[in-house]
Amino acid sequence: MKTNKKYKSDALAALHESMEGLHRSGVITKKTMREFDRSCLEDVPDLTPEEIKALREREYVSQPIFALYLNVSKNLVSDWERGVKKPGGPALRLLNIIKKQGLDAILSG
Amino acid sequence: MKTNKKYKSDALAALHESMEGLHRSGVITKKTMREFDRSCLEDVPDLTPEEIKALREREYVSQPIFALYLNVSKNLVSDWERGVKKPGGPALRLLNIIKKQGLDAILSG
DNA sequence: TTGAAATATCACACTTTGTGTGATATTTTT
DNA sequence: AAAAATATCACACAAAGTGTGATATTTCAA
Repeated sequence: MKTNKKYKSDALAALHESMEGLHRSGVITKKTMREFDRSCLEDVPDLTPEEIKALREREYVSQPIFALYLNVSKNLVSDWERGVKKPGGPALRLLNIIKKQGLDAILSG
Repeated sequence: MKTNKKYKSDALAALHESMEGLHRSGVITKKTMREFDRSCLEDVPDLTPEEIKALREREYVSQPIFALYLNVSKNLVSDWERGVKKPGGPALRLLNIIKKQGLDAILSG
């Protein structure tokens, strides 16, 4: 099913919103809220150069356009795909968002 | 209305998907696709230290948790909010996604 | 109210991501 | 065949981002 594919993340997003509501209503403590987030957000998996290139091609965009989405220079995308440089913290998070939710998740203009 | 608030970005996302479909069917050229993306993605607005802090507090999370979402160190978030350092390309993109779509847009575990 | 735990501010040395320019090669379009 | 878009490659450089560790402040539970 198509809906099942995104079920897990949708459920988590809904849960997080519920937690916020509970916290604002004073039903749960900040600490509980914190620990909930921590358990949800842990690891941001690394991506190999090949995976990055495959990800970009899956979305049918060129390196310059991919760079535009990520707000980095086009040369950096090239470097990632050839293994010359590795995406840092925020870039890795973006790439994983794209991997799981698609490029459209970034379309917010 | 609640739906109107997100209308613009939702419409863009839907449009982008349609464009992809049209391109795969050979109806439109790659060039048209490229120019479409370029026009959608242009500027990623800067955020002042105050805006970053306000954004984080709007989402009811601490600096360490916010850092977890962005996949950066907690000290860096502190530096951003005090104006000691400024978020770079990918981090800025993430912050703007959070600003427009909320922290949940990043929840993908 | 006392004390522990979570947060936030600050310093500092260090790494390397990310930028910018410019050149060349390859591919894609017209 | 020419033109335009892409992709690979080489540098020098700025500054983003890391990690440790210390201190102050706030928050919360006992």
